[in-house]
Amino acid sequence: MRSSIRPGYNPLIRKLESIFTLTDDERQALEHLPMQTTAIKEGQDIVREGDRLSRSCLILSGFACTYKTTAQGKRQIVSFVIAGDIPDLQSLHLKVLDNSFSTISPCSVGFVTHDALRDLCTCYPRIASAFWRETLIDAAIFREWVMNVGRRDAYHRMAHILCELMVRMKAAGLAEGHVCDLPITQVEFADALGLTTVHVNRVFQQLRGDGLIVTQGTRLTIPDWDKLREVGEFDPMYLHLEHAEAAA
Amino acid sequence: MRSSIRPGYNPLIRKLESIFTLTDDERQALEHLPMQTTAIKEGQDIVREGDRLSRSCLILSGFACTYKTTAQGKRQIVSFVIAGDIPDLQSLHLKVLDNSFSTISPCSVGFVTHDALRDLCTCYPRIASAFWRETLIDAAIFREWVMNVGRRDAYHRMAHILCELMVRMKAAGLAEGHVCDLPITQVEFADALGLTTVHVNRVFQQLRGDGLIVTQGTRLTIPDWDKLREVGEFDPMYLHLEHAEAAA
DNA sequence: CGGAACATTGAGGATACTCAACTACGGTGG
DNA sequence: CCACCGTAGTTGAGTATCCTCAATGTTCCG
Repeated sequence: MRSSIRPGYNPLIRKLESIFTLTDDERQALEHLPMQTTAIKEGQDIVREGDRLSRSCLILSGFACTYKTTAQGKRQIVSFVIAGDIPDLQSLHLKVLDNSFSTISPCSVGFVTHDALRDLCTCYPRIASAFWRETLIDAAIFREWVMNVGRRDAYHRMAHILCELMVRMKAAGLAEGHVCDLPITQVEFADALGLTTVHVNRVFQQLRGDGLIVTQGTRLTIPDWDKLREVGEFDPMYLHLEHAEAAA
Repeated sequence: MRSSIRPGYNPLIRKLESIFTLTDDERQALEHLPMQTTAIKEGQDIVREGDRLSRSCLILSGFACTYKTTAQGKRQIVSFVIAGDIPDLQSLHLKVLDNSFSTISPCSVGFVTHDALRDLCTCYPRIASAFWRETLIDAAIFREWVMNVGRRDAYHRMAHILCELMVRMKAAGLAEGHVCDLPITQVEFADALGLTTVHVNRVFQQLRGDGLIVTQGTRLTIPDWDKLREVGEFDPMYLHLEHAEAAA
């Protein structure tokens, strides 16, 4: 909802605080984490498959995605990335990136060197654990996506992903009630769900017709959360959120 | 190939040694890691979605898989698990399991308490990093599976997964040349690829007809590796193996 | 020898794709 | 200010991949 960032506001700190209470030392360290902040416009690759990184990228605001490409040039989006996420945190331990990562909307991002992250991890074991945990949650989401793409038809698949996005947006403080601003095009949904744009369009119409979603531009409203959740067989457990504000 | 385990042989140590040279201390610690070893017959659940674990499970020998189930009871296998893998290592940082995990063939497994693992991680940071790294590689494999299921048709999808299995088996020392023993039924391939058994069967026949694979019982032979790799668009990069014995 | 699990086959059908056109909308430049 | 362009969304007709159902063959094991 808020498109401007309060100076000093850091969605990473917000996220970690939802997991455990930071000590003053830990908060200080996070607030003073050396970070090169940059604005990036939409549709820009930030890193590409095969890159070797010496820094990771924290999303401060905006919407992004990680994706892979088949030899035939088909794109598969493997995750949507929102404020507070560090989509290439893995590069701290894996030498070469196995996926690309680009913005969907204009983004504000902060680059943190691996050295700085490693220092943080050695000095503050709880933060190291939290980072590890974050990458484990990413993995849990990938697992869920495998199931979503492998075992649900287009209609249920779309319902599921919309539920996931709403819950994650809510957890990030980017949704009120069951309304949020989702700058994701039908092309991108298609690439995330393993469908064609044409089919995504038809599924959207069906969901709208069934009163499960309302769209006005990029604004998504879910009028009957329980019904959509049921259609999408959505159980937020796999997101491993501490506070079950999720299920709301 | 070897179905019996040398006393003291530990596939986890083997795996870690492929990443970096263990110090004597580290090897000692790993060899004396308290572990409850058990034999489990095929088709047994070891842990289930929703479980809260206080120990993790190291596969010493045999074949297993992790899977999830839709509300309608459809199963999606999200990964195949072989010797040296710790499929529920995530439970060290995530309270509740979001997937089940069962054997495919008879397995020998070792249960290690989270306390023991945590001790190991605090005393030996390089082992902690290696564990983190392992979970990151799992995540990379999930990403690849999302793409495989989302953006490749059944024929290429099957070729891809067979390549992945062969490379992983080889890295674990369980394949010679391009031959290995794969106790995976067509039902399980179907559940892993998001297909039906009937279709998997037809795809297998096509692959056999095209001379890409030869099967004799559970034994899989890949007569023309380069050709299968091309069909499956397989690039082992995402497996993040240290030694590119992979590409062979 | 009988049963169970796995593999195979055929016929018909549904979900999702391809191709191609057309509309709506926002931004840009003349 | 409007024409123009690019992107996103929508629609229709025909098609292909993959599914469902149901039966049959095969292998392994007690």
